[in-house]
Amino acid sequence: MSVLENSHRHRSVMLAVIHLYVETAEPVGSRTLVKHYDFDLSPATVRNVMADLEDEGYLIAPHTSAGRIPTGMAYRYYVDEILKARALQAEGSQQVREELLSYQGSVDELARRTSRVLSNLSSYAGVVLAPNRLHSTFKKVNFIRIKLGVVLVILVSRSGITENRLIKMDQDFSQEALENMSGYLNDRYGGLPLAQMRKRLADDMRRDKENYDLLMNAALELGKKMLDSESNTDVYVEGSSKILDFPEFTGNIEYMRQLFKTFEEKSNLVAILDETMDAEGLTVYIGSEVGISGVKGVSLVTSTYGNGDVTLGTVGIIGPTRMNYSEVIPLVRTAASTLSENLAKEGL
Amino acid sequence: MSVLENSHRHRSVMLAVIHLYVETAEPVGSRTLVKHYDFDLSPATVRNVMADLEDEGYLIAPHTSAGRIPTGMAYRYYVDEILKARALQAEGSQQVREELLSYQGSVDELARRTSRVLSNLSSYAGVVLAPNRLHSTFKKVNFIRIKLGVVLVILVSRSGITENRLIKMDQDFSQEALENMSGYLNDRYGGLPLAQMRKRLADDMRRDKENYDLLMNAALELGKKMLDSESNTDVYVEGSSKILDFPEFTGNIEYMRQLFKTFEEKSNLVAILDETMDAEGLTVYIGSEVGISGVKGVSLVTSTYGNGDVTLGTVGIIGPTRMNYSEVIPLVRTAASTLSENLAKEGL
DNA sequence: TTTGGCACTCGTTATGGGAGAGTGCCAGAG
DNA sequence: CTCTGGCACTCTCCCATAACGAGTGCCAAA
Repeated sequence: MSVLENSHRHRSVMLAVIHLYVETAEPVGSRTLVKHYDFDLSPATVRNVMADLEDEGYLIAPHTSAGRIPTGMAYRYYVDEILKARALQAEGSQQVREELLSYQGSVDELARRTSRVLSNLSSYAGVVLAPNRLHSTFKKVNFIRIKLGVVLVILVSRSGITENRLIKMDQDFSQEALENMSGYLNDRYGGLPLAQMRKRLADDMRRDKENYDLLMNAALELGKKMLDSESNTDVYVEGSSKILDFPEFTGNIEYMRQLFKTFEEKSNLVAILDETMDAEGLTVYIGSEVGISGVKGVSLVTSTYGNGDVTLGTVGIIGPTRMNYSEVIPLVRTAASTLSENLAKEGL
Repeated sequence: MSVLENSHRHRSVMLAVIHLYVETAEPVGSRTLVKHYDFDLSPATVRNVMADLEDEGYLIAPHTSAGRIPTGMAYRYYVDEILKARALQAEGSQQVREELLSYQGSVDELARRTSRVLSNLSSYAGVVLAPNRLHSTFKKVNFIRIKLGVVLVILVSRSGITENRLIKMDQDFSQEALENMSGYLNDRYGGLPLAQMRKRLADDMRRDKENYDLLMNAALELGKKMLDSESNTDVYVEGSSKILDFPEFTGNIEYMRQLFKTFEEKSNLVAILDETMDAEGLTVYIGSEVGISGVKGVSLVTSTYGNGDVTLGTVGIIGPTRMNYSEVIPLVRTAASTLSENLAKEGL
């Protein structure tokens, strides 16, 4: 059990260090601390307290004669406190709501916009994992013959999400035949969640293996191909260039490079955001807890959004470990709930 | 008229300086120059030559006792020479062809892929301005009723490019009515280039102003809305993080920031790429010729692609001014022609 | 238990030579 | 007239050294 449990003084000193360091990005010393916050204590006393905190692993001194900076442990404690309190309300929250509720349009544009709003209000990078289409409801499909053996598939979900793919077929079908096929699929599976549709479709194919009707068989085949396309989990990152503004990175080109590679590559990002999907609600990864190899010194605040029953995706903010959690957390929370609301309205 | 016209010696010294500087990114001195290239000249003579070149504005010395680096004028001369010669063939060209010809799929994915291939083979950033949809041929449109007063419009061109938009209408139409409307538009305008379709549509609306048929009027209205949507010129930038690898930027965080802001913002990028569309073929912007405010020290090599008659878009590479033009230029050229070829094959 | 004092540690900044690279110019050789 | 070797000069870069300042740890006194 840590000294923080018992000593109110230790606790408030540590919080003060965090505050100041978040503001200045520079190690804070005992003298500076008492100057900015009026503990009725002398620097010497504060020094002793800070030494205790260092012993327990909450603070660390870059070198003997510098001040101290918070460790991941300290941020973790701080964030957990915040989350317990739950009384946070950022000024930006109202803006988030307005921006996101007012928007009516395609889901991917909504995701991009959310990402941008989060970035602008936090001045960190905003990130959104778009709704997994497997949870959307199948409305209809259109097949359009492009040329010999190539069919354009347009998949429409109830909320107006669309997905287009060109699919090659061994056999060539006339546009008319294709329309029969799509009609068949629409009648048979309309209104089902895509995930369920996929399962049924597989069942039906097995059952009808030696089917009388060649055309319907092909329709099932085409439907399967359409649903088996790579899961298409899109990540939208906006405001990544804001990272360049933080002093902790200007000295560390290497960190910066790794970070930008990650933003560009996206597969790493998807991996970690997928992970957050399991933990419903708000998650905070601090420093090394963000498990992307090579990326250091950043934190990630995320929250899942969805329609109550299912988790559809994740919104979040990526910034330096020294980020303003008490502002960022409510922003992310508001974004997630507003997004859920907006999607619910659309009937997704 | 410059001294380069007359003196073969001046010319070859300058080219040598460019070569060496492109390799090393460090000012080139007279001694180093004779060591690497065997002119049968002493450093002293080379010094005189270099002094001449400096007088004429081709070289510049960062300070008295450093070597010299090429100016924009020098690169301009060099590039013009290359373009005149036309004998360039990069090793990467074959790879570009293979990568791009083998791909069959949606146009936006093709654009992204092209951008990535260019980036990987050049180790600079690749950029592609996707085909302007106004030049594609209208195949058909689908209207799908999403909810009260909201219609999903799916526009399909002959090559399988699709575009989706949610459009709000004052009036609510049944799915059946919408299908009539789309059938009407498909019959009437199918096979026209979008630009032409747009014009005709405007004409038809004027003529039929007080139309007998409410539904067809609404169809025209909807068609207009669909075509009037913002021109949707998409830019794909890949490999922007490679910029971080170049020494000339690591010292200049400010340049880097501006550059990344530009990559993120994209509107500036669209502006300059649009400009290149006017000049058919290959264009090279060197240093300050890239007219993006705040962005310095970079060059842009672009080429338009199209189907012979019309220019559809632009591909290019962005890198430091000190880029390897003799490799980059043929890469861009090959990418453009291969892209044209691929699109022609698709019948765009 | 708190506080003031003091010695000590270290990073940061200024100072001041070299060392090295490169230049410009001049006078002499070809 | 052109080229070249030589030489003085000018910078930047890189050390080492020293002074400074911020901050610490610890101790003894309040």
